[in-house]
Amino acid sequence: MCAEYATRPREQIAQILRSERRYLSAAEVFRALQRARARVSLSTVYRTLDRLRAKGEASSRIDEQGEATYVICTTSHHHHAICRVCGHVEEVACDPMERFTEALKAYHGFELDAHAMEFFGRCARCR
Amino acid sequence: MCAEYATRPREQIAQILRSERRYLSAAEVFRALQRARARVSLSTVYRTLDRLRAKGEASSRIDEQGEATYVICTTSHHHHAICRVCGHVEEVACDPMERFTEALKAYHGFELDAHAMEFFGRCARCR
DNA sequence: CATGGTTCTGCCAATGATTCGCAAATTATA
DNA sequence: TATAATTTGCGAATCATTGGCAGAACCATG
Ligand SMILES: [Zn+2]
Ligand SMILES: [Zn+2]
Ligand SMILES: [Zn+2]
Ligand SMILES: [Zn+2]
Repeated sequence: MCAEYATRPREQIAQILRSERRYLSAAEVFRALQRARARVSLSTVYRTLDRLRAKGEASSRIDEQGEATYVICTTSHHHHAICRVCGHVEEVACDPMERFTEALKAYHGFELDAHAMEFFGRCARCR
Repeated sequence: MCAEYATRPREQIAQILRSERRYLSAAEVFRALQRARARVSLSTVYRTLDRLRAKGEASSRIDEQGEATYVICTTSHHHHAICRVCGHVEEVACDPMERFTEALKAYHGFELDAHAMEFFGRCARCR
């Protein structure tokens, strides 16, 4: 039990996420699938996106309208810079965080075990 | 037109947010109101919380279950450290960000105009 | 390439937080 | 108190997301 099948729908969904390097909602992925003549149900899109996130292959965020959106990740621990113009997502390394860790412990008595960061602005192409 | 009324429900809602220094959902605020024998509808709770956020007096985040939660803010630009045990929220100043700003511009060509950060761990009392 | 057990998918109904519409209540002002 | 503007409460509507389940797809084995 607990095996893992490589199926057509999953490959088609991953394909779309890989080609678009920006946060996509389930509905957007679904529309892209239809445009590509791929017959995949919305349920499967939801399930597959969540599965990718659980496996750490995708990252998710809630957009301004409260919808869950997903983007493929490559490196392990990092953060995202999101272009306000084109939506392009850049993976950002996380070096200067030790400063925060120290400051939080020294000043607030707070012991850090995780953090989340998002950056917004304009990417190189959109400037 | 466009005046602003100080009403009982609004004061009661703000009261609850001020006393609990952690992220509360609309439903939690509503239950707290009932416990305090305050007769305020859930709709008003939703409207008031969103209004506080719009005025910058509260900050909101989506919790693990996808629900919107709110906490009162005092200082202007800052971030939140959230205790995993008691939910206590600590406001954290934002000094080391210039490093990220520089790195993003130099390395990724990305021009920053905003960022969001969240820290998780255990507060001083819960350690 | 047939079989059989497991895993996935599609369909469609249910869920549940949030929003909307509107009449009645509240607030501010005079 | 009278008046106009704003807010509230209620219930219905919205809409992304989840759940249940029967059938299809997958894959190892003989
Ligand atoms: Zn861009
Ligand atoms: Zn980091
Ligand atoms: Zn704590
Ligand atoms: Zn900051």
